Amino acid sequence: MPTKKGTQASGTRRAPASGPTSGGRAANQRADAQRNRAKMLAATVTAIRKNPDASVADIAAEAGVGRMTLYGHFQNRAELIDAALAESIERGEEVLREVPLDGEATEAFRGLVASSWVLVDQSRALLAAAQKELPAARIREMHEKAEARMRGLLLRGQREGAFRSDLPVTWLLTTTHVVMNGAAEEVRVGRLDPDDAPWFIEAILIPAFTVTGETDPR
Amino acid sequence: MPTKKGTQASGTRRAPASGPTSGGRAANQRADAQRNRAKMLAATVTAIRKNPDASVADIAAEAGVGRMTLYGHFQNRAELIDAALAESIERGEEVLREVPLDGEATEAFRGLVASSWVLVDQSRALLAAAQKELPAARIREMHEKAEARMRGLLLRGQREGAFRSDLPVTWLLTTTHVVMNGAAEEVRVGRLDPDDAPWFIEAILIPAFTVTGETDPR
DNA sequence: TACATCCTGTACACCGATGCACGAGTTTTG
DNA sequence: CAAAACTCGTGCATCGGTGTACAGGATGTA
Repeated sequence: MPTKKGTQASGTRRAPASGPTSGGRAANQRADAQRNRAKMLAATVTAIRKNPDASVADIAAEAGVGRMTLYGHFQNRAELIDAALAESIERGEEVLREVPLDGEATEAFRGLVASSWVLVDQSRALLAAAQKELPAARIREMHEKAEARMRGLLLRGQREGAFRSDLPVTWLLTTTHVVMNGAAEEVRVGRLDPDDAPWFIEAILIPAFTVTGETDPR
Repeated sequence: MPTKKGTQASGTRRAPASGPTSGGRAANQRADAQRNRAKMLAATVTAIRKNPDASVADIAAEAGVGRMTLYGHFQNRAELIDAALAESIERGEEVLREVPLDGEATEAFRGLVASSWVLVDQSRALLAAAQKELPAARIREMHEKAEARMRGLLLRGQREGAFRSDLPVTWLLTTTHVVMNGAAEEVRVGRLDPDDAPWFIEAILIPAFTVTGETDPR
């Protein structure tokens, strides 16, 4: 007769973080379990950074943990990605929350971009992976807050005349995104120094968003 | 006794387009075979546009052709992608070649971007697929001409004072790329009208590349 | 017409990734 | 200390994609 049976069976459903969003913390969770969970989340980011389509095995290895241990915390690959991205974004929010948004719009924008770019650089690979694993809605949901903040700032800038109004905010927003991502990519391939990146980004965006002459309305 | 044997075996190495770049045209190639080859190449583009990681079976289906027929023309998935991308780029070159590059740099840039953007929009999905299937060197090789053209124009613009010189050409170049790609993506998700795209792109790039005041040299 | 060329499907071997089952060991926690 | 919680590995079933083998039917070309 086996000493214990189904330990894993019941344990598998550990981390009953019901909705994948926030954790409902399993009342009794051992300390090292939490550590491991954190390790895996971190490993997910770094592993995917190295290899955009890393397998679950790769990630587990990166975390220095057995593959099955990982499955003890997350039911499937998708749930793992989801959790990793959620945590990554949450961590980003903590930073972004501190950025002062009042005062001169251009200046605030500069600050927000500087802070955002680092975060983008860190988790853009993960984001890409998530896009082919999670429903688009879920991803948008997670970015909601960050996106709203940027959009709000852009909008205010337009109203105050700091930013041009002949283009929709949407376009300013995606432009900001793509330029930051482009910089991240350039850093990755070694064509750009990470420290210079924020400056390069501003050097493009500020002039682009700040009208001087009239811009040929077709 | 089989009537014919190894028909395919010898036929498999058909399309001996030695170097995958240009075709050395197998002396005797039946007309419908060429048509089919073209169909498959076209199907590769459209299939991958729909689903970034379409299988060989998917592509064959899209081309209205048996999977094995496809393997009769291309040994690997990689070779298929390579051929499709090469053809796509070659077709693009034919267009780009016609764009006048002399005269006012800003104006030439405007024209080049307008022509390029359409091409980017058409084959960016394929490009993405190629990036995880082909060696990076091969891809750069294929883009060589197009990239050189754009870089040359940018450089001339800088020398003539039309474009700002406080940023490396490299950065201007990647900025151009990412903004075009961003526009393509926006079109894809329906947030941007394809006809407006070129204008939106210029609206960002021209002011960004054309210095008016001094740009705070750090 | 006659033959080389091409298309077709089916069937199969192979590979890598996912996820489950089991049966231990090992560490925390009370 | 002892039970509960957790880790770990091996093995296995499954699935989807790739590429090969074979064998006959269809079609273009000379």
